[in-house]
Amino acid sequence: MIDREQVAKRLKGAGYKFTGPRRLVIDVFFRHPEASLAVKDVLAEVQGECPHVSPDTVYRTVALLEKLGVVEPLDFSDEAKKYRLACGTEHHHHLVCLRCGAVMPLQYCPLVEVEDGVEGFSIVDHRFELYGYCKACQQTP
Amino acid sequence: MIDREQVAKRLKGAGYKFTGPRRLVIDVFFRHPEASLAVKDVLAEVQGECPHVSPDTVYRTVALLEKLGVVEPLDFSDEAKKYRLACGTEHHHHLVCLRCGAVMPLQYCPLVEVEDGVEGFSIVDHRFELYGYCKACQQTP
DNA sequence: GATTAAATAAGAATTATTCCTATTTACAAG
DNA sequence: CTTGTAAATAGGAATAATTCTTATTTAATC
Repeated sequence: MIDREQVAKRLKGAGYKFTGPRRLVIDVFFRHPEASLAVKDVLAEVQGECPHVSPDTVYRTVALLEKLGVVEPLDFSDEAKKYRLACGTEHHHHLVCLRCGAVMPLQYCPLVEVEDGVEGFSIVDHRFELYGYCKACQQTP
Repeated sequence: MIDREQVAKRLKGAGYKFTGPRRLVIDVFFRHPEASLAVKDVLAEVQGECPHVSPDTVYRTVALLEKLGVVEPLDFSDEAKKYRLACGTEHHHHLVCLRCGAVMPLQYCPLVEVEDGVEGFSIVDHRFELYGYCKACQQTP
């Protein structure tokens, strides 16, 4: 798992400043390393500590962190886009717990199974996500 | 492919009225049988014919059609939820053309590949979508 | 044709996100 | 350390999609 020092380095390495508001946003993700967070949730938590941080700043910062690969987007069927700390650098997919919201990486990718089977269609991207209940949530009533 | 008569029957069969506004919404989907449409697009087209139809009605109608399985939701990474006419009754996934928006059914489902591999996690739902360029769009510059 | 519950129109309200502009700040160079 | 500079931010307004509220209308049934 990536740590906060690395995130600061990655920002600076790409020519971005390491500012106070950006640190606040990054801290929110580290405080919830398994959760999936909508930007508005991140905003609320940031403003809980620092009420004068503007929405615009938080939205731009999350977009920047996504571009840098620090957080990754998760797509739920009936909700807004959510993010979590990036799991790692290799290609992977996710298991999402419908009860507690925990997100776990899944190394398997089904792309190899279809690459040859979709005649005439050239694949450039794909999505694969599994939803269900994690071990802990299955055991607690 | 489902036809309009069947949709009317399915509505009535489930105890819903077949009203004018609902017919307008259904017609939009039949007019674009391969397209993926955001609700706001459906709204715009409906209001093009009948300006006094309220947004609320269109949103509720699309939600109803989804519940009845007449349309199915498609999830694009960075856009709002979109819908298209349901492809059929059997379980399937989709190929989505990033240029023209055409959506084609894909019969393969990767679920069998992972069912046994995710220890402790009980899967109840999943998503699999492929994005790329359809034959026609590859050939036209 | 009359009855009734369901559906709708109209427009306001809500909420997430983006835009605008003056001000502030991180960082680097002297 | 001080200063210069572009980048980043705050604050608040604007936008746009979606939902809510309530009085009115309508499809289906009797």
